Amino acid sequence: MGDIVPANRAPRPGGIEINDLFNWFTFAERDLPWRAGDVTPWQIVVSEFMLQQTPVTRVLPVWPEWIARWPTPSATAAASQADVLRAWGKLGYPRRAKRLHECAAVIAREFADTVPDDVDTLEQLPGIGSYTARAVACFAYRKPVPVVDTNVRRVVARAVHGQAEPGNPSAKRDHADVAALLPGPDQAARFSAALMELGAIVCTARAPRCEACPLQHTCRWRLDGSPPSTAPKRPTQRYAGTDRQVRGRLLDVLRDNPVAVTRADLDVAWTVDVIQRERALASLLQDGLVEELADGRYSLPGQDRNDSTASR
DNA sequence: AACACGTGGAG
DNA sequence: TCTCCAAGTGT
Repeated sequence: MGDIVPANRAPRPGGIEINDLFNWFTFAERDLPWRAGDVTPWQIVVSEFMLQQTPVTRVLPVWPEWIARWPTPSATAAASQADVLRAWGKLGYPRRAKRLHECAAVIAREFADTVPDDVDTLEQLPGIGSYTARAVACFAYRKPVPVVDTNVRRVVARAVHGQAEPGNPSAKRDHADVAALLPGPDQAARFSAALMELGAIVCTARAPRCEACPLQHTCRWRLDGSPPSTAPKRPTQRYAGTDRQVRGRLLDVLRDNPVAVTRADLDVAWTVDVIQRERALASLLQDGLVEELADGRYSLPGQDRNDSTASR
């Protein structure tokens, strides 16, 4: 309810005033579909998979269609890998789609189609790591656990520690940092959602909008004059020409073709470096994202095979 | 611990 | 154009 902090008390540097944060969140919160009241824990799991390393704007059009098509773990598990990979589309990191599919199968088979609610069990599931396990426990089941993603790490680094950027991820330290800030159990989920939201739309990595920040009067970094990062910037690897790009091109061909394709069809997708193309294809086969048929053609795993042979 | 793993929008 | 980076996970 009311602010219990005396009005004449000076703001405490390095603190996060929960009233300031909540007041801001009340009007600033984005109306994201996976935050609606009738969204199930599984559907929240799907959103978390899609949001791993992927901007909200790219997930926005995909999630609703996915949920409408496969609303439960068992429905998802019943789909073919090919259908799942196609529905994933260009979200990136297709291994996530495969793991989501596997995760659905485990939950359907071993957990009676019900998403587990505790962090330790969640972390054992395919594709669910430290962040996603806590996000699901918190946002789907309202468990008061620290939820630490890149946004939270950045907000804490600045507001609490006065650092422009978070240091290297350390699960132990990161969780302790946030656990120390967590309000009572009934407010923990809202607190984490607000902290993530703040990092996503105000306390951004590139150009933070400190004038619009509800924490500007207590943010230690801001109070210290927003000192630049002292961390040495490691050389960034270019994407163009990497195996990742080649894998993406090969998968593009397979996604776009409703029937299995020939080796020649794949070969034209990347001609600049044959060795690299071979390596990329081998890794896709290894990852189970591509399947080689008995006749030497290739397709997404589990794809319907009665195609070109039937037309002969 | 460091690195691989997609994609595309923003500045 | 080119760099940065977006709700991480697995090895």
